[in-house]
Amino acid sequence: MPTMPRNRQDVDREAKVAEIREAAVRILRDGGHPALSHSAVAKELGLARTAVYWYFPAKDDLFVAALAEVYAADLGTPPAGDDVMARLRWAVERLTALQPLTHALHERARHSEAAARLEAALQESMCSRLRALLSPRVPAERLDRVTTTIIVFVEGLLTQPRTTSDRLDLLEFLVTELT
Amino acid sequence: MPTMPRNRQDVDREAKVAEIREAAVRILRDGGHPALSHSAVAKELGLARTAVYWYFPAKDDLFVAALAEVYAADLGTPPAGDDVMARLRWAVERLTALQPLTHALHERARHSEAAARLEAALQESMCSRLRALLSPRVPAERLDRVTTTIIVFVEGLLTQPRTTSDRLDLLEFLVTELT
DNA sequence: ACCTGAACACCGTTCAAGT
DNA sequence: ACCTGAACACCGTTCAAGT
Repeated sequence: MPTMPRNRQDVDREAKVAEIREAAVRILRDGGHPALSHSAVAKELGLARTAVYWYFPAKDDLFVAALAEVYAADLGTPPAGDDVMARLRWAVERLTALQPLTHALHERARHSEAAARLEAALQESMCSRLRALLSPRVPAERLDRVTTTIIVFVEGLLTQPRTTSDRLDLLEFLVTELT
Repeated sequence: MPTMPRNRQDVDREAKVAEIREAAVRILRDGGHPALSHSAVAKELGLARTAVYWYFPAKDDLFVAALAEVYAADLGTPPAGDDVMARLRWAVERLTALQPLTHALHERARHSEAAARLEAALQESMCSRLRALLSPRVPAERLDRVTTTIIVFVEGLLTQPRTTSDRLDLLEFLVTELT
């Protein structure tokens, strides 16, 4: 959770950071990781190319901050209910749209600590949600492995050039086999 | 299969192409996709930065040609025998080492026809090999889905930051469940 | 503390000019 | 046909200088 701003200066800075982050989000949603640059953000905000470095000292910082926003917006509120397949369908659909960005995150995680942290957080969040959903349906001693297997499978599904219905068929097959 | 060179000129050109490709392979193995550039190759061969464009008119062409070589060398000759888990272990091990490159290929496949073709060829080759290996062990009406499920799962395994033994445990669990 | 503009060493690509 | 060198519009990053 973010620390409370102590004074007016912190408020101003937070506002500026947010403004830059939102611009980065727009660029990222539009043109993906290759389109994101300090220059592109600066252009959107009418700043000098190098001004953005004051708030985000490296491209990875910009990227991770923007992508965290995107994840929160697109994956933050899953639909209600405890229908496992419905929830998985929702997740696969959302993650498919975000796949190039998640892909870029994984690539950057090899070089950037911040990227590695965001990737781990996403992973952890998806795992714990799915585990909660599966726990009434899967015996306790199998729960961890079944959960991980499905998550890994979904990860694999996303990297593949398949139609959505193809993806969902395969996913249903796997879930049926495991539960 | 490559067409026969018709004359001395074609032979010379093929030799030069091969020389450039091998330099690209070295650079790729060493520093991955980010390190590969026409400039880097030219430097290795003592050419002008732009000379390489005569043979490989875009970075994607250079990348795909080099990566195809890498795949052929590293995945071309699987170990003999029909032990499914042994073969899967071998494949996972090899693919893990190549994962950043395969990753970059997938990224480029969105923009480059050549990259998309190489990605599809790799996929097809892995699928057909695994299907052949599984066919004596899996009923015919399940063979396609089981094969695809395992391939997709392996794909997912590779994108994850896991230890090799962790990967193999999960893979063994899945294979046992499905066969 | 925040922002600018110049600078550095790259990148991918194009092109006119040479042999 | 093959290669060079100049050029273009970028990139990420650093830094001295201003307010």
